[in-house]
Amino acid sequence: MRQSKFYVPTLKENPAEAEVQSHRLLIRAGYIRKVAAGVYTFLPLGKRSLQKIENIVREEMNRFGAQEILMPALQPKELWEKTGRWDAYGPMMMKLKDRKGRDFALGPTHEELITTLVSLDVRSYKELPLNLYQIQPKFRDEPRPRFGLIRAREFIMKDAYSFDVDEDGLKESYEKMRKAYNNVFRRVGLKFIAVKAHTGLIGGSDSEEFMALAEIGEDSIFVCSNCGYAANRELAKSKFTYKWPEEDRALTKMHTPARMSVNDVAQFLSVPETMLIKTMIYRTEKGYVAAVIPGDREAVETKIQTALGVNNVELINPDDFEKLGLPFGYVGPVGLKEILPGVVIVIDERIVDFKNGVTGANEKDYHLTGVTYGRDFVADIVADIAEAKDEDACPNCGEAIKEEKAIEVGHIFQLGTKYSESLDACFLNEKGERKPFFMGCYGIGVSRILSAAVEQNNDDRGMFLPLPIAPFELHLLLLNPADKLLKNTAENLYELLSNNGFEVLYDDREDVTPGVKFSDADLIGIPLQIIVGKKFLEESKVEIKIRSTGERVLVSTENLIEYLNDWKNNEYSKFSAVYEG
RNA sequence: CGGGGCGUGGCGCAGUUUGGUCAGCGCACCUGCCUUGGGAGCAGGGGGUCGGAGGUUCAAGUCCUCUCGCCCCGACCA
Repeated sequence: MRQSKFYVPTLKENPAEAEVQSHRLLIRAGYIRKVAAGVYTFLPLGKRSLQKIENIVREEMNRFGAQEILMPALQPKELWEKTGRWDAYGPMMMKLKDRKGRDFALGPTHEELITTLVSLDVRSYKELPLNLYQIQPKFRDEPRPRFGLIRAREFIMKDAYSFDVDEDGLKESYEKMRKAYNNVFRRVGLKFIAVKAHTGLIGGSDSEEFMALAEIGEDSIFVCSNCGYAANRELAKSKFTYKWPEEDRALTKMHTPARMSVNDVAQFLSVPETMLIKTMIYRTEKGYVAAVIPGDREAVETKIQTALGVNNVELINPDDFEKLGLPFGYVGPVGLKEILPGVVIVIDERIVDFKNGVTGANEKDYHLTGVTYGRDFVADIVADIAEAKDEDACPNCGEAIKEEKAIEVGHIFQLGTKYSESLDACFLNEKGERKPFFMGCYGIGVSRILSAAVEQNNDDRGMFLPLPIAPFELHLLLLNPADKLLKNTAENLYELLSNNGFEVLYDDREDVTPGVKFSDADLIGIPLQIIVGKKFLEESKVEIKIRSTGERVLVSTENLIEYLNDWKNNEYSKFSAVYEG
């Protein structure tokens, strides 16, 4: 492709609207343009990268037996009402009406559609297992679109759905997708890690997320480098122990005026924060919950959801405290049920041995000391509800776990019969009995991969995508088109490289200085630059610059193709699949 | 949805506090000359009515009201 005719509007300055590197660079380098918050156009460079990512995804899905289809973005309300998700998804769905006033949504996901589809066409166990996927835009009216492509309201997603006769079949399908996903993320060149995950709105039992490591990641994951344990903060288990005073102390009410925070109380009473027990009050669809956790840790709402089997968990606000007759900042589990009848008390499993702790006294300006679990109060539920922290002990092997920030680029779920039952999607088994499909669903944020890759591969001059997803393989720079020899050389090289199967962007622009070409090239970040300029005149060799490392070598034109083939093979071998289909 | 910030040529910004030659700067763009290994130089030129609506005033980019959009921090997710 001749750059003089190629639409690559690069920007010299950072766009004011973009804060994170990947967002800035994708705009500056002419990969994307914003249309509205969380809505983007892909320019030729961006589209080419996207296409490469899609093809890798496609190849791996096909390799593991999935078949590509295409479903509409536009979906009628009725389907969503059957599963109850028209309301559950709520404002996250982009809703609209047709001219007759019929309600539609732009699909945020496709479980309803695919399940209905398959239930109509698949009648027998003989046709199972089946795995169907598509690559297509999804619409989610995110409360807060962010970071360009990373949290967009319209984005490209690969979603796959598997249908099996039973649990074992589902596990097998799931396992295949796990392999496919590992291949995909290796092949697109991301530094990633697979973690245990919370299922959220999609539902189902088991799920794993594929996380691209990045500072700006919105997720926290905990990873054990010793045994390989890895989990999202939303459900990461960890071991930690706090020391409690041995002797039996009496429950004592202490005057702690205007000391509401853990920190204040600990200082005031001259005890470590770990002696304090926090009580957080949440509202759920089944009533109030008091989460009793260590003073120096946060409660994790998704863990509370799991422990109680509820969907909504919301911290109550200070106004609510007053209405409920609770003293804000002084709530504790002892005697709580008398003030708030019906409250479910949940205690974190790692502190059930606590003795002589400090809690709120449920009275303004007072705390209790000497609080001992089992003696002074008992919880209704003992569960893992407190957050894990960096350097906690691994739940499996006991080594220290590390916290990492990451971007979720893929998520696989074992749904079971959640959707097939609510949509009455059944098949006949060998005995002629009607059975609901066992389903799995599997998502990849295709456009998000692009952002994540840029986030992992950039410097102060621009980005450098891994070869498998870079828009071109080579960037041929003709520095001085006015020089006949140089121009001829570059033109010939362009033809030679193209004829040898390389994807080349050829900067043949005549009205642009070398400095601009260098800057644009580094910004756009095509993996390898071939520079035809002064050095060629001096040494009769072209200069090759590896964008990511800045490394430069001189290669004669005769040896160029061989050199490039070696480089290319070597580069691709770094990003090869690990699982066979 | 709560908190904070911002909307002025294509992009990045100044001007708003203290209404009145304030519509300006840099980049980009167009023409010409010149230059060609790290976003060149000189000369000339085109382009905005200040997010939108309403109001106050002799006078509004500047003050008031409403409204729309965008970004950042928190609760949600590929």
